[in-house]
Amino acid sequence: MLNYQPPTDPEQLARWLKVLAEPKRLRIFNLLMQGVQCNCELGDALQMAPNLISHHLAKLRDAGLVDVTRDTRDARWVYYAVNRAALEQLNAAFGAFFDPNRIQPRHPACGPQGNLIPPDAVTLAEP
Amino acid sequence: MLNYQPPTDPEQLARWLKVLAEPKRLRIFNLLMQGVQCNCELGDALQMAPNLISHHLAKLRDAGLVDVTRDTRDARWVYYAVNRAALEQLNAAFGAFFDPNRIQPRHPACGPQGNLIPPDAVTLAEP
DNA sequence: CTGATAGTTCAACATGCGTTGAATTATAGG
DNA sequence: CCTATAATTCAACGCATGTTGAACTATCAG
Repeated sequence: MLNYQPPTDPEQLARWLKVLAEPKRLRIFNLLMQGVQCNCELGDALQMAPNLISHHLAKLRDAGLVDVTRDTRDARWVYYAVNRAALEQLNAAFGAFFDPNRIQPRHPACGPQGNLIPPDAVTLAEP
Repeated sequence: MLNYQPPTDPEQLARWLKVLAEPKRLRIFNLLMQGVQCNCELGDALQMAPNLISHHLAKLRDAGLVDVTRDTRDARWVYYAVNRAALEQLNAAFGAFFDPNRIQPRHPACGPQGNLIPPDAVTLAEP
Protein backbone atom coordinates (compact mmCIF):
# COMPACT_ATOMS: atom_id res chain seq x y z
CA MET A 1 0.00 0.00 0.00
CA LEU A 2 1.35 3.41 -0.87
CA ASN A 3 1.51 6.29 1.56
CA TYR A 4 0.89 3.99 4.48
CA GLN A 5 1.54 5.50 7.88
CA PRO A 6 1.63 3.47 11.08
CA PRO A 7 -1.01 4.69 13.53
CA THR A 8 0.26 7.47 15.77
CA ASP A 9 0.25 6.52 19.44
CA PRO A 10 -1.75 8.75 21.80
CA GLU A 11 1.37 9.87 23.67
CA GLN A 12 2.84 11.36 20.52
CA LEU A 13 -0.47 13.10 19.91
CA ALA A 14 -0.42 14.43 23.47
CA ARG A 15 3.12 15.77 22.95
CA TRP A 16 2.10 17.58 19.79
CA LEU A 17 -0.99 19.03 21.42
CA LYS A 18 1.05 20.32 24.35
CA VAL A 19 3.33 22.19 21.96
CA LEU A 20 0.51 23.63 19.88
CA ALA A 21 -1.73 24.54 22.82
CA GLU A 22 0.33 27.64 23.54
CA PRO A 23 -1.53 30.61 21.96
CA LYS A 24 1.49 32.51 20.66
CA ARG A 25 3.06 29.30 19.40
CA LEU A 26 -0.14 28.52 17.54
CA ARG A 27 -0.01 31.96 15.93
CA ILE A 28 3.59 31.40 14.90
CA PHE A 29 2.65 28.06 13.41
CA ASN A 30 -0.24 29.70 11.61
CA LEU A 31 2.15 32.19 9.99
CA LEU A 32 4.48 29.37 8.99
CA MET A 33 1.54 27.71 7.27
CA GLN A 34 1.53 30.76 5.03
CA GLY A 35 5.09 30.12 3.92
CA VAL A 36 8.72 30.11 4.98
CA GLN A 37 9.50 32.80 7.51
CA CYS A 38 12.59 34.09 9.26
CA ASN A 39 12.78 35.03 12.92
CA CYS A 40 12.54 38.77 12.35
CA GLU A 41 9.54 38.50 10.04
CA LEU A 42 7.62 36.53 12.67
CA GLY A 43 8.64 38.97 15.38
CA ASP A 44 7.41 41.93 13.37
CA ALA A 45 4.08 40.27 12.60
CA LEU A 46 3.41 39.20 16.19
CA GLN A 47 5.09 42.07 18.05
CA MET A 48 7.37 39.72 19.93
CA ALA A 49 11.05 39.87 20.88
CA PRO A 50 13.35 37.73 18.71
CA ASN A 51 14.52 35.62 21.65
CA LEU A 52 10.92 34.71 22.43
CA ILE A 53 10.36 33.72 18.81
CA SER A 54 13.49 31.60 19.02
CA HIS A 55 12.25 29.93 22.17
CA HIS A 56 8.90 28.98 20.68
CA LEU A 57 10.41 27.91 17.38
CA ALA A 58 12.76 25.60 19.27
CA LYS A 59 9.76 23.90 20.86
CA LEU A 60 8.10 23.48 17.48
CA ARG A 61 11.35 22.18 16.03
CA ASP A 62 11.92 19.72 18.89
CA ALA A 63 8.42 18.39 18.28
CA GLY A 64 9.37 17.82 14.65
CA LEU A 65 6.67 20.17 13.43
CA VAL A 66 8.93 22.70 11.68
CA ASP A 67 12.17 22.51 9.72
CA VAL A 68 15.13 24.89 9.77
CA THR A 69 17.06 26.23 6.80
CA ARG A 70 19.98 28.64 6.56
CA ASP A 71 20.49 31.11 3.77
CA THR A 72 23.36 30.13 1.48
CA ARG A 73 24.38 33.67 0.64
CA ASP A 74 24.17 35.02 4.16
CA ALA A 75 24.21 32.30 6.78
CA ARG A 76 23.03 34.69 9.45
CA TRP A 77 19.51 34.34 8.18
CA VAL A 78 17.48 31.36 9.32
CA TYR A 79 14.26 30.29 7.65
CA TYR A 80 11.55 28.18 9.19
CA ALA A 81 8.97 26.05 7.41
CA VAL A 82 6.25 23.59 8.37
CA ASN A 83 7.29 19.93 8.15
CA ARG A 84 4.65 18.60 5.79
CA ALA A 85 5.08 14.94 6.68
CA ALA A 86 4.67 15.67 10.39
CA LEU A 87 1.64 17.83 9.67
CA GLU A 88 0.01 15.04 7.68
CA GLN A 89 0.65 12.58 10.47
CA LEU A 90 -0.66 15.02 13.07
CA ASN A 91 -3.78 15.74 11.09
CA ALA A 92 -4.49 12.04 10.55
CA ALA A 93 -3.85 11.18 14.19
CA PHE A 94 -6.07 13.96 15.50
CA GLY A 95 -8.85 13.17 13.05
CA ALA A 96 -8.82 9.53 14.07
CA PHE A 97 -8.65 10.20 17.80
CA PHE A 98 -11.39 12.81 17.83
CA ASP A 99 -13.56 11.17 15.20
CA PRO A 100 -17.19 11.69 16.33
CA ASN A 101 -18.07 8.26 14.96
CA ARG A 102 -15.73 6.78 17.54
CA ILE A 103 -18.13 7.75 20.35
CA GLN A 104 -19.61 4.64 21.94
CA PRO A 105 -23.09 4.95 23.49
CA ARG A 106 -22.50 2.35 26.18
CA HIS A 107 -24.03 2.79 29.59
CA PRO A 108 -21.89 3.06 32.71
CA ALA A 109 -20.83 -0.18 34.33
CA CYS A 110 -21.26 1.19 37.83
CA GLY A 111 -24.21 2.89 39.56
CA PRO A 112 -27.81 1.75 39.57
CA GLN A 113 -27.93 2.01 35.78
CA GLY A 114 -30.99 4.24 36.09
CA ASN A 115 -32.61 6.02 33.20
CA LEU A 116 -30.68 9.08 32.16
CA ILE A 117 -32.21 12.51 32.16
CA PRO A 118 -31.29 14.96 29.39
CA PRO A 119 -28.22 17.09 30.09
CA ASP A 120 -30.30 20.25 29.69
CA ALA A 121 -32.04 19.55 32.97
CA VAL A 122 -28.80 19.39 34.89
CA THR A 123 -27.39 22.38 36.72
CA LEU A 124 -24.28 21.40 38.56
CA ALA A 125 -22.04 24.38 39.18
CA GLU A 126 -24.17 27.32 38.15
CA PRO A 127 -25.76 28.92 41.22
CA MET B 1 -27.60 24.75 3.65
CA LEU B 2 -28.05 21.97 6.17
CA ASN B 3 -25.58 21.20 8.91
CA TYR B 4 -23.78 24.45 8.27
CA GLN B 5 -21.34 25.48 10.95
CA PRO B 6 -19.74 28.90 11.08
CA PRO B 7 -15.95 28.63 10.93
CA THR B 8 -14.40 28.22 14.35
CA ASP B 9 -12.12 31.10 15.21
CA PRO B 10 -8.50 30.25 16.07
CA GLU B 11 -8.89 31.43 19.66
CA GLN B 12 -11.61 28.88 20.32
CA LEU B 13 -9.37 26.22 18.80
CA ALA B 14 -6.51 27.34 21.05
CA ARG B 15 -8.78 27.11 24.09
CA TRP B 16 -9.80 23.56 23.21
CA LEU B 17 -6.22 22.53 22.56
CA LYS B 18 -5.13 23.92 25.91
CA VAL B 19 -7.70 21.77 27.69
CA LEU B 20 -6.90 18.62 25.73
CA ALA B 21 -3.12 19.02 25.87
CA GLU B 22 -3.02 17.74 29.45
CA PRO B 23 -2.02 14.04 29.26
CA LYS B 24 -4.34 12.74 31.99
CA ARG B 25 -7.20 14.85 30.69
CA LEU B 26 -6.64 13.41 27.23
CA ARG B 27 -6.81 9.90 28.71
CA ILE B 28 -10.05 10.77 30.49
CA PHE B 29 -11.48 12.09 27.26
CA ASN B 30 -10.34 8.96 25.46
CA LEU B 31 -12.28 6.84 27.97
CA LEU B 32 -15.34 9.04 27.53
CA MET B 33 -15.13 8.40 23.79
CA GLN B 34 -15.73 4.75 24.67
CA GLY B 35 -19.01 5.59 26.36
CA VAL B 36 -20.65 7.31 29.30
CA GLN B 37 -18.61 7.03 32.47
CA CYS B 38 -19.04 7.98 36.11
CA ASN B 39 -16.32 9.52 38.25
CA CYS B 40 -15.45 6.30 40.07
CA GLU B 41 -15.15 4.26 36.90
CA LEU B 42 -12.68 6.76 35.44
CA GLY B 43 -10.74 6.83 38.70
CA ASP B 44 -10.43 3.06 38.76
CA ALA B 45 -9.28 2.91 35.16
CA LEU B 46 -6.68 5.63 35.50
CA GLN B 47 -5.62 5.10 39.11
CA MET B 48 -6.51 8.64 40.07
CA ALA B 49 -8.21 10.16 43.13
CA PRO B 50 -11.86 11.14 42.60
CA ASN B 51 -11.22 14.80 43.35
CA LEU B 52 -8.61 14.91 40.60
CA ILE B 53 -11.04 13.32 38.17
CA SER B 54 -13.58 15.94 39.20
CA HIS B 55 -11.09 18.72 38.61
CA HIS B 56 -10.20 17.56 35.10
CA LEU B 57 -13.81 16.83 34.20
CA ALA B 58 -14.71 20.38 35.23
CA LYS B 59 -12.16 21.72 32.77
CA LEU B 60 -13.55 19.54 29.99
CA ARG B 61 -17.06 20.61 30.92
CA ASP B 62 -16.19 24.31 31.00
CA ALA B 63 -14.72 23.92 27.53
CA GLY B 64 -18.04 22.45 26.40
CA LEU B 65 -16.44 19.19 25.41
CA VAL B 66 -18.37 16.93 27.79
CA ASP B 67 -21.90 16.84 29.17
CA VAL B 68 -23.09 15.94 32.64
CA THR B 69 -26.00 13.73 33.61
CA ARG B 70 -27.37 12.62 36.97
CA ASP B 71 -28.90 9.24 37.64
CA THR B 72 -32.67 9.43 38.14
CA ARG B 73 -32.85 6.55 40.58
CA ASP B 74 -29.86 7.55 42.66
CA ALA B 75 -28.89 11.17 42.17
CA ARG B 76 -25.55 10.62 43.84
CA TRP B 77 -24.20 9.14 40.63
CA VAL B 78 -23.00 11.50 37.92
CA TYR B 79 -22.38 10.37 34.36
CA TYR B 80 -20.16 12.10 31.84
CA ALA B 81 -20.38 11.90 28.07
CA VAL B 82 -18.67 13.52 25.11
CA ASN B 83 -20.58 16.44 23.57
CA ARG B 84 -20.92 15.26 20.01
CA ALA B 85 -21.66 18.67 18.49
CA ALA B 86 -18.59 20.18 20.12
CA LEU B 87 -16.48 17.26 18.98
CA GLU B 88 -17.65 17.69 15.40
CA GLN B 89 -16.84 21.38 15.51
CA LEU B 90 -13.45 20.71 17.08
CA ASN B 91 -12.60 18.07 14.51
CA ALA B 92 -13.60 20.29 11.61
CA ALA B 93 -11.73 23.29 13.00
CA PHE B 94 -8.57 21.32 13.62
CA GLY B 95 -8.69 19.64 10.22
CA ALA B 96 -9.07 22.99 8.50
CA PHE B 97 -6.37 24.75 10.49
CA PHE B 98 -3.79 21.99 10.13
CA ASP B 99 -4.70 21.04 6.59
CA PRO B 100 -1.39 20.24 4.81
CA ASN B 101 -2.79 21.74 1.61
CA ARG B 102 -2.94 25.08 3.40
CA ILE B 103 0.85 25.29 3.42
CA GLN B 104 2.04 28.12 1.17
CA PRO B 105 5.47 27.77 -0.46
CA ARG B 106 6.22 31.47 -0.47
CA HIS B 107 9.75 32.70 0.09
CA PRO B 108 10.65 34.96 2.99
CA ALA B 109 10.19 38.68 2.47
CA CYS B 110 13.34 39.56 4.40
CA GLY B 111 16.93 38.40 4.07
CA PRO B 112 18.99 38.25 0.89
CA GLN B 113 16.49 35.80 -0.62
CA GLY B 114 19.36 33.38 -1.27
CA ASN B 115 18.90 29.87 -2.54
CA LEU B 116 17.79 27.52 0.18
CA ILE B 117 19.77 24.47 1.14
CA PRO B 118 17.91 21.27 2.07
CA PRO B 119 17.00 20.97 5.77
CA ASP B 120 19.01 17.71 5.98
CA ALA B 121 22.24 19.64 5.64
CA VAL B 122 21.41 21.83 8.61
CA THR B 123 22.67 21.09 12.10
CA LEU B 124 21.66 23.82 14.46
CA ALA B 125 21.51 22.57 18.01
CA GLU B 126 23.03 19.10 17.76
CA PRO B 127 26.71 19.24 18.79
C1' DC C 1 -31.66 10.95 63.10
C1' DT C 2 -27.51 8.36 61.84
C1' DG C 3 -24.17 6.51 58.94
C1' DA C 4 -22.51 5.43 54.38
C1' DT C 5 -21.71 6.65 49.63
C1' DA C 6 -20.60 9.55 45.34
C1' DG C 7 -18.93 13.58 44.22
C1' DT C 8 -17.42 18.33 44.61
C1' DT C 9 -15.06 22.29 46.67
C1' DC C 10 -11.42 24.43 49.19
C1' DA C 11 -6.71 25.76 50.64
C1' DA C 12 -1.98 24.91 50.39
C1' DC C 13 1.81 23.32 47.94
C1' DA C 14 4.99 22.27 44.01
C1' DT C 15 6.54 22.73 39.59
C1' DG C 16 6.49 23.52 34.82
C1' DC C 17 6.95 27.08 31.62
C1' DG C 18 6.28 31.56 29.30
C1' DT C 19 8.48 35.93 29.78
C1' DT C 20 12.27 39.28 30.18
C1' DG C 21 16.83 41.40 29.69
C1' DA C 22 21.58 40.61 29.14
C1' DA C 23 25.28 37.88 27.42
C1' DT C 24 26.97 34.93 23.66
C1' DT C 25 27.68 32.86 19.02
C1' DA C 26 28.11 33.14 14.14
C1' DT C 27 28.50 35.52 10.05
C1' DA C 28 29.18 39.44 6.85
C1' DG C 29 31.34 43.77 5.38
C1' DG C 30 35.00 47.15 5.42
C1' DC D 1 40.79 43.48 13.49
C1' DC D 2 36.51 45.96 14.23
C1' DT D 3 31.72 46.83 13.99
C1' DA D 4 27.03 45.56 12.75
C1' DT D 5 23.52 42.18 12.19
C1' DA D 6 20.58 37.85 12.87
C1' DA D 7 19.76 34.65 15.98
C1' DT D 8 20.41 31.79 19.99
C1' DT D 9 21.51 30.84 24.82
C1' DC D 10 21.48 31.86 29.64
C1' DA D 11 19.79 33.19 34.27
C1' DA D 12 16.26 35.00 36.84
C1' DC D 13 11.51 36.01 37.68
C1' DG D 14 6.49 35.26 38.12
C1' DC D 15 2.35 33.18 37.13
C1' DA D 16 -0.64 29.49 35.84
C1' DT D 17 -2.00 25.03 36.99
C1' DG D 18 -1.73 20.06 38.24
C1' DT D 19 -1.56 17.71 42.60
C1' DT D 20 -2.74 16.57 47.42
C1' DG D 21 -5.43 16.00 51.67
C1' DA D 22 -9.19 17.59 54.21
C1' DA D 23 -13.67 19.60 54.57
C1' DC D 24 -18.11 19.96 52.66
C1' DT D 25 -22.80 18.72 49.88
C1' DA D 26 -26.09 15.93 48.47
C1' DT D 27 -28.37 11.75 48.44
C1' DC D 28 -29.87 7.22 49.90
C1' DA D 29 -30.70 3.30 53.26
C1' DG D 30 -32.09 1.74 57.72
